[in-house]
Amino acid sequence: MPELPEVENIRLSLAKNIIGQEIKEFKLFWPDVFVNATDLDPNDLLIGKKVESLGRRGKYLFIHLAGSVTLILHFRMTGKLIYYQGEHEPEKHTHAVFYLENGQIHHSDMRKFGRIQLVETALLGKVPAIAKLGPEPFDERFSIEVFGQRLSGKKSTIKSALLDQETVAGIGNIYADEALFMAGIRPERRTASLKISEVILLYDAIQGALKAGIEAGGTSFRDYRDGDGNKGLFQENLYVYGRAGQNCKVCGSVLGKTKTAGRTTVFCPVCQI
DNA sequence: CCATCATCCTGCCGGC
DNA sequence: TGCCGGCAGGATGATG
Repeated sequence: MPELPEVENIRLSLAKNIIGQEIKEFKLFWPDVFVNATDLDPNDLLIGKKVESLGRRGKYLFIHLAGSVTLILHFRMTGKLIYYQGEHEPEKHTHAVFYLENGQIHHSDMRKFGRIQLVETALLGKVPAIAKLGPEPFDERFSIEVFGQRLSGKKSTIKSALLDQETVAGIGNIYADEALFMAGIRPERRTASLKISEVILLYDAIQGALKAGIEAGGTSFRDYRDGDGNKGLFQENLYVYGRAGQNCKVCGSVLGKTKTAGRTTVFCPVCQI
């Protein structure tokens, strides 16, 4: 499921192929995927527009078009956005295709949870889901102090706090479990119970896990592909996610599994306190 | 404020 | 072999 590292890899892999190209045609195969806030025909706003740049905020991908219009994409679980040089036939779960000068961008999503939205670029920050997002994990303004401040007063479990996009943007179930393992903290711990030393460990673990994920090309546990259709490699480096019942890579203990914050959660009963 | 649950959706897997 | 129930989960909104 695309979390920050995966969306960042989609952004980077697409950018090198589509920036500067003009949208010639747009086809929608499953209309529900498109959330049109303006009530205008997407075609009127997309055709003839050039791709200017690609951005990202948390797990949201932005495709900025000339003419001050931006496409917002969220991939949820199984969403994909792949660029094909030249022609490419739509596949079973292809919901939208952007036809460019030299190729096509195919949006597909087996589970149909992902959405595409079109907004005026100037209003991007006003979109509720975007406006609510917490700081970017690698923004210099996201300091250890800021992190501690955002955690303070929370009565939820620390896993729930990490999954909450208002705490920090971009963490999902995979990187939440990985960061908590790296920090040696049990997912079901109450946020308020964390010592300052643990908050610092967790801060470093969040950045460490996300950075490692980005550099490995993301986690292709099952469905994830980047904008070139390639898999990532981080699934080979996971400490806990998807490894319940297997041995901890650090201490050899059998990894435990719980349901925390409504999500499957894997942890090491020895390494995490 | 927080937790839990239903909703959306389809492929996969284990059990029988 | 084939059917079926359960599971996977990000964001949102309802409910307790």
